Amino acid sequence: MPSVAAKQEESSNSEPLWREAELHAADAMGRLMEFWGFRRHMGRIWTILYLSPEAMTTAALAETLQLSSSAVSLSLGELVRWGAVRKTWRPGERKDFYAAETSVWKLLRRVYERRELNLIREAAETFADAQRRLEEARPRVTPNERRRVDHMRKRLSRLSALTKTGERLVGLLVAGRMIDPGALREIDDPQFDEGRDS
Amino acid sequence: MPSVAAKQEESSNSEPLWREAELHAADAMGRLMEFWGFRRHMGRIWTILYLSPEAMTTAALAETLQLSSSAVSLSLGELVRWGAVRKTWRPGERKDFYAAETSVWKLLRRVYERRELNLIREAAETFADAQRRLEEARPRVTPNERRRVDHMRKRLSRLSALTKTGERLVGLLVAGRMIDPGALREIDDPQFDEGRDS
DNA sequence: ACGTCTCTTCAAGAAAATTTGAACGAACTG
DNA sequence: CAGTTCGTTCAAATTTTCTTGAAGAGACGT
Repeated sequence: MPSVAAKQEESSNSEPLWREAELHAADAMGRLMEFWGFRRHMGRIWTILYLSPEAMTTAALAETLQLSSSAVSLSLGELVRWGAVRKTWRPGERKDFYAAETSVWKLLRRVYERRELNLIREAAETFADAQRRLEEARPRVTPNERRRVDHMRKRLSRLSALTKTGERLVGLLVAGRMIDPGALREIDDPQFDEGRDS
Repeated sequence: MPSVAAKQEESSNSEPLWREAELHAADAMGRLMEFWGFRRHMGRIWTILYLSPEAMTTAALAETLQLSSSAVSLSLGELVRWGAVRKTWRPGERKDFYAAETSVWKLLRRVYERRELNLIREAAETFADAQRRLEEARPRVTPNERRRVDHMRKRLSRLSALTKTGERLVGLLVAGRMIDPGALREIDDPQFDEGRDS
């Protein structure tokens, strides 16, 4: 990945002095975004736009980051869908111009709302569903296995409680309200303390 | 991925009734973990252990989840490194037995501490470094470009502030203290208020 | 000390994802 | 209404990641 490395070639040596700093910052955000489950180029492109005083064209972005126009189009499209970048236009110009949404908080919130919250919700539903299946199976099982099923029930209800609490906490985050992680800690293992071996 | 689907074959039809529920729950956790940047099997294996009343062998895990022993070994090793699973042994037996760490809060905390915190820290350092490079370049740039550099400086310092605040908030989370997301919101765009759409 | 049983490591193969160039289509210009 | 200029989409190609079977290392019992 010649992202930062390939900066002093191409268009002669007319690279501005600050380009290096810009690319380093973009790469840092790219790593962050990639880690967070987005395309790495989304972070890089957003950062270039965020640092730029004016909106930029796809061509300028492709040139700056040494990407193909299709790569730019793809990531840019996704950024627009997430509301992280906006299209704008200029009187004379035919090209599309893109500008970064500058409120990082707004972006964070949107992602937690649209993505993380759904994810947790789905997990919570699945756990609840597994609990239901277990209840249903319980009477049809040998007394010997009933012990086992009962253990699973307790554990599953713990997982349910955890995910539901997680859901609530992320909800609070999205709402910008205070979050108390203690709520999660309290669910943990108040009674069964079987694991004290090692 | 025949994870849940492939449950009623293999070892005759002796699958217990609750196996289905167990596998569903394991898959839910697998999705969560995969989304969170871990191997998907880590979540699945951990869940099987978490739901099990006794510690299990690698063979039992491989059988339950229909995985090769090497896949189990790999994910299990990583789970042990993260402290999510502990090895235990039994008097007569030669095999290793594995038991889940049951405190989810403890696990969450450890991951945020070891992984997310470092990630943010590195990003923060890179932003700070980019700022430094910019300061250094500033005097060597045409007055025309100085405007540009100054804009970048403002934006970069915003990114720095955001990551540093993020670092602080994650630190609070790890410490189990209250978190105020408002700290992030306040950094956003106090002056330029160009984006007040949705 | 040898053979056996386990777990781990490794390299080859498979699967999944990213990337790219080209084709398509829309929108403007002359 | 042609001729351009852009932007997007698509499928092939590449890279990366995951999976697996086999070989290797360690430990135990005889």
